[in-house]
Amino acid sequence: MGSWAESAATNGDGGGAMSGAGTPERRLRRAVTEEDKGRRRHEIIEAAKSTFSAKGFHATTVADVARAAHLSYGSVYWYFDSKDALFHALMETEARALRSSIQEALAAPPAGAGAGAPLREAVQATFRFFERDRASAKLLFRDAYALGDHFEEHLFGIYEGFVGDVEEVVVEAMDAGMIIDLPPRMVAFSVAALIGQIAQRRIVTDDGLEAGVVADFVVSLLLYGLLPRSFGQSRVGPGDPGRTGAGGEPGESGGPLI
Amino acid sequence: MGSWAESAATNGDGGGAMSGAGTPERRLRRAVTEEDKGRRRHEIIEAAKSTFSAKGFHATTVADVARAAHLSYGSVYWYFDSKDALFHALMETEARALRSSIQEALAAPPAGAGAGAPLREAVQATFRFFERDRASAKLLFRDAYALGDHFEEHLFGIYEGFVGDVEEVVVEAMDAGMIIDLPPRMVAFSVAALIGQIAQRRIVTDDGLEAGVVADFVVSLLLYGLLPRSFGQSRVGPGDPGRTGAGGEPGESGGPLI
DNA sequence: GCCGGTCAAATGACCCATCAGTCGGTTGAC
DNA sequence: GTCAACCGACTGATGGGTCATTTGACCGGC
Repeated sequence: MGSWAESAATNGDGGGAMSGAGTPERRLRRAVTEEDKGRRRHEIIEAAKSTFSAKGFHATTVADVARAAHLSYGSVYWYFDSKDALFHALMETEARALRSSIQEALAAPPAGAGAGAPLREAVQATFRFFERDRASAKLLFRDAYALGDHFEEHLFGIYEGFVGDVEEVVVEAMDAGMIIDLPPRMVAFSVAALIGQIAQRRIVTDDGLEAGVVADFVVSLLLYGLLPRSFGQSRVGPGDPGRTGAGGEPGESGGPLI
Repeated sequence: MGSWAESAATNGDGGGAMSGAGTPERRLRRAVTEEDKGRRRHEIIEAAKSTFSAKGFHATTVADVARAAHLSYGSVYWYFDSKDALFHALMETEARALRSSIQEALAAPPAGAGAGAPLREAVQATFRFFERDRASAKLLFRDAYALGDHFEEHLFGIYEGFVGDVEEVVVEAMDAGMIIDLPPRMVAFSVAALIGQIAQRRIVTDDGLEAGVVADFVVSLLLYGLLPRSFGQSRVGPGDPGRTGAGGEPGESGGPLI
């Protein structure tokens, strides 16, 4: 999004750069400097993101991407060696964005205290990231698995990095005696799996719940488990302690909450 | 009738029916009865399962399937309207198999007692199902998402059914006061997500752990959570109570356990 | 300020491999 | 002899990747 404005500025023609899809587009200013080229590259990646997200990898043609980027077919190949290479670049970009989004959330002062506070922040950040751009999250963190060994490896690497980040937090918490002593990687993976799946789910079905509420639920489940607890252990988060994280839901009835 | 024997016999080459891929195959006996045709249909689905699993949906051609089924290209279209229809049939078959595999496990007398016993059985059955045929589980319960809206809907339906099954168990347990009172569908989905993701993970990376051990871990995590518990609550399963489910691992070190 | 030369960015018609699906022909079980 | 299972060559469409050509930003000389 931001890049459009940027390129529009560079483009020179003030104002009505936002034209309809089908209209013959004003030709973009030729990229000259390295900075220009980096920006153009980024524009193509953004175009790829929206078209791939909308139609899926296989159903999207390079021509589609070119059109969305307001470039000719051949120009895409000037910046990327192949359709695959373009997709790899897109994966890289998005993975970096997700990671930094989470780390940002972790760095910020946690709202609340206790074992769950940083975890809650990270979980919430993940949900937010996914819901900010549902289509591309879906494409990149789920569909990409099915695109063949090449992409699968890449995605697996990204996922491993994510699990590794979680593992660090887990080990720290274990050393501090804040959580039980279990194989950390297994714990980390389980945490990542749960978060990831729920984030995915929220992409597809609108549960109508705030990211924070769901984050509370997840953190509570992870920390306390499902067994009833007789000693009034308080739940995570600032909400009322006695009840679930599902924000004053009537409860009981088995309606689709997520 | 003994038509199995018949078809095997007509098939000719006694015993070594498992021939290499490329060898010119003896022509199959023509399917005549409805039963024959059902069997032939099933053969094609099996062939589809192995080829799709090996190469992925898009990379597999109908010719590949035909070859694997020892049929001609055109014959596949005698039994299925399109490549898509074939894949839908395959999904249907596998989903049914998974479901009945789990229900079978739930029906069997649980080994152990307590809240976790049936859950543990079901989890273990799921893991076993996935590891019995890794490639096709991967294809059908993960990759199929990326194949376009049509397949996604189908897969989503299957998944919903799965979650629904879990939900029944959850509601039952809640009513009995065995687990905490949370929105049941959310709980069910979380359980399904965790199980599903770990099963997926086990497809790709060999953790060297028994399905039972991992099932113990998952159930323990789901029931007790990660917080340390001061009152010697025993863990689920027959293993040693004090320590993790990871079967005598040296522990501590952050090595990849899963 | 103008001009023509240079070279890389940008273009899009074209090439060609791939495959889903068709159809007229063949065959074997009854 | 009949007819439906079976066959496989063919077709038409699609789309990734190439490349000869065009364009335009910049520069140095005047």
